Amino acid sequence: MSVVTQGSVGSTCASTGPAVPLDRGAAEDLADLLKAVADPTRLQLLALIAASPAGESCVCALTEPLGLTQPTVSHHLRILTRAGLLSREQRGTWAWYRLIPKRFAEVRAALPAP
Amino acid sequence: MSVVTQGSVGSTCASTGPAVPLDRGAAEDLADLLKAVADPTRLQLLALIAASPAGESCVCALTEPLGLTQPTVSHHLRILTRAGLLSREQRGTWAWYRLIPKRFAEVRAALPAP
DNA sequence: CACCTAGATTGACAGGCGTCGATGTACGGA
DNA sequence: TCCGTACATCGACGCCTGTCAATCTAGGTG
Repeated sequence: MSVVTQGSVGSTCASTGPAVPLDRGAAEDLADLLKAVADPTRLQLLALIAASPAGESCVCALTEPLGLTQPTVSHHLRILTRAGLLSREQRGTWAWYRLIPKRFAEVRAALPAP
Repeated sequence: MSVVTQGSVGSTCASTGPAVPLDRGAAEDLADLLKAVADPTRLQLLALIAASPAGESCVCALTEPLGLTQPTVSHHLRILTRAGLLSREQRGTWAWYRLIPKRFAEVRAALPAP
């Protein structure tokens, strides 16, 4: 833990030292969450679902507006669901997705706020 | 443009239609901004700078705590600066970086908020 | 039962991105 | 003026990811 490799030069620009306020694990977790949102297609998907009449949408309503194939849309929905941003409910043949507002609040809260 | 391949089944799950509330261009711009933050190393960099005594930090204070080479840190700082999240001021030999709070507020405001 | 449809899964491919070593540039001190 | 240092840039390599075509699974309907 002890860091001796600092030298003894007086003009080392007076830094803070190697205390990292955000450890690697937490940074990676937060980055994974942000990565889920940091994609144009997924942002459009979220906007589409959020703008749906009952706040929910099935996959068949999402493929056509984005001009993407169904597997691609399914792939993005899985990523968003895995990130805890979407909930999935199978109702009959269709799968209905809706946003999880609490999770988005977490994202906003996790960003650096000086 | 005319889509005939829909069949005439009455139970098409009653979708919203192809009106995309977030157009591709805006989605890509927002995604680029979020991508800049969606990286563990850059999150740690932001945390380090935010936690610095005067709210600013030079590069030499950032390479060692993260265990990365100087070119890599410089690369990440350039991405964050290009995204408008960091400001750069050359003071003598050293370059000082600091957060731009307004930009982070923009990020928070751009996220889906149901 | 057989068939159709909604959606998930798989495999493959191209492009983007994080990281490093090597080199370039500019500022300050002897 | 020459040298050392702080930082940026370049080129290369490996991994991750967005996309598609093809296939699989399961629920509804005749």
